[in-house]
Amino acid sequence: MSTDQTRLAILAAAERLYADRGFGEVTLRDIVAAAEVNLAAVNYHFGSKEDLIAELYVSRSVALNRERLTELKAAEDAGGGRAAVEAVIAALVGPPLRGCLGPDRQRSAAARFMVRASAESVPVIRRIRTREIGHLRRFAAALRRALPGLPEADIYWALHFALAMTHETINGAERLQRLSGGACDLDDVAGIVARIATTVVQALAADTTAAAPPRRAARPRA
Amino acid sequence: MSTDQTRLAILAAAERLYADRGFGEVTLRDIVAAAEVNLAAVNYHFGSKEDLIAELYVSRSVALNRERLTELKAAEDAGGGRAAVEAVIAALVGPPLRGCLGPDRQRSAAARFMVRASAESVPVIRRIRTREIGHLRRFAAALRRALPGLPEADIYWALHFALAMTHETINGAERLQRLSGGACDLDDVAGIVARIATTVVQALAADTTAAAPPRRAARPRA
DNA sequence: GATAGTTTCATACAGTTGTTTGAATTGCAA
DNA sequence: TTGCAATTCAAACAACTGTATGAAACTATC
Repeated sequence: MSTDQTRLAILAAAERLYADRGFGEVTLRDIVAAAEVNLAAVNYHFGSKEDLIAELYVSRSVALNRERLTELKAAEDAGGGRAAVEAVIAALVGPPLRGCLGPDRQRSAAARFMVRASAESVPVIRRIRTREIGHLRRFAAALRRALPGLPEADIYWALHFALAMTHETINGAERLQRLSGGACDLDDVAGIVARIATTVVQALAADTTAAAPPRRAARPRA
Repeated sequence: MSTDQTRLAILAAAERLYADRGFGEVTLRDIVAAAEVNLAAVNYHFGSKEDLIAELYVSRSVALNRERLTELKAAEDAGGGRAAVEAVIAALVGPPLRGCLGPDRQRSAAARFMVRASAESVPVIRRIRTREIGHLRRFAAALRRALPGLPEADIYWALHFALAMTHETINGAERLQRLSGGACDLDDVAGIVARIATTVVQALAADTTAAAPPRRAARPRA
């Protein structure tokens, strides 16, 4: 078996297991069993368990950020360099939501892995996670262009809340479904993205109503 | 040392350590060291590590829910049996936020423990957590009274988002502070509660006004 | 102050964890 | 083929995990 095959098999198995069970409930032996490779392969190819997690997180983080920025760029280009607030938020929350939810159950392990990494406290990941800040500043700038004059704090609260709703929706999807007795449709991903975007827009609009009248956006519903 | 003293010392130490480091990074030996009791005391008094966590979670969960319901009841009584949406949300998110944030750094370990328990995937807690649903139904009913005619799904999405913003604000307080360069004041707890409540209210308001003109909001696509 | 019932303690236990080792196997260039 | 490096493998390693044991220390009752 070629080197890359083993490496990729380990990465894929680790990603899936961590996404499914969480970091605390997965051992190296679980991973190598799922990847069908020898136990020593992990240390041979990655050095240590921590290094494996780090490489996994970095690579998936890069991919997610690229996806988000591509969508943001498209929205800005379509709007002549300035994207609407809804579009900025949708670019931020769309990729993870589409990757984790949806009816076709083709839910990507990568997206679920990233959300787990956001929620659980793993020292290695916590150490790396600082980079995310730089990435979010790009979205802060987009919001600043969309709503000139908005206080800086409101911009960051908006991004923060958007991510909050996204993560909790993914992690707590089952609870929400049970709580609502099925009234909340977790398969309508586009609707969820729109709902989160609208919520953020409304909050920001309410903030600026000090001078201007509130603008109301319709929310698409099934 | 009396029995209760040892029990309470263990519970307090476990709560603080789990709140500080997360469930995956704390061993029984860490706990008994912090509590200054013998290793065997945990199994003697609680039966097992799982039982300790379960008892800890249940007791703190009961206390948190009581605090929330007291606040909700007070708001309903003040409003003649019907509380405003802001008050309902404030009763839901106020207790954990006040317990976890604030300038006096008198942040309670109990509140942080509960938020950790919400975020991380611990089998024991996951098993118990079903009760929370019954508790949330009480708040759903309060929202229903506050906004008659609101679709059921919207009620549950509102509660879900309120909890989402609360948890992420507590868990990601440090990141938000760094991201915003200090622009977001994490010490102004009352302001945060109000911000979350306002966000939910605005989102719900947008929903009812949009009921008349059913148009689709623009969804950004590449 | 002897007795019986709790509670503490040092210690050991069996199982699991991540990691290492050195020999076997493979892949590939000369 | 031969030779050599890269990779795989079974096995063992030390460290750590939660748990159990039995003797010691304590507490309260008679």
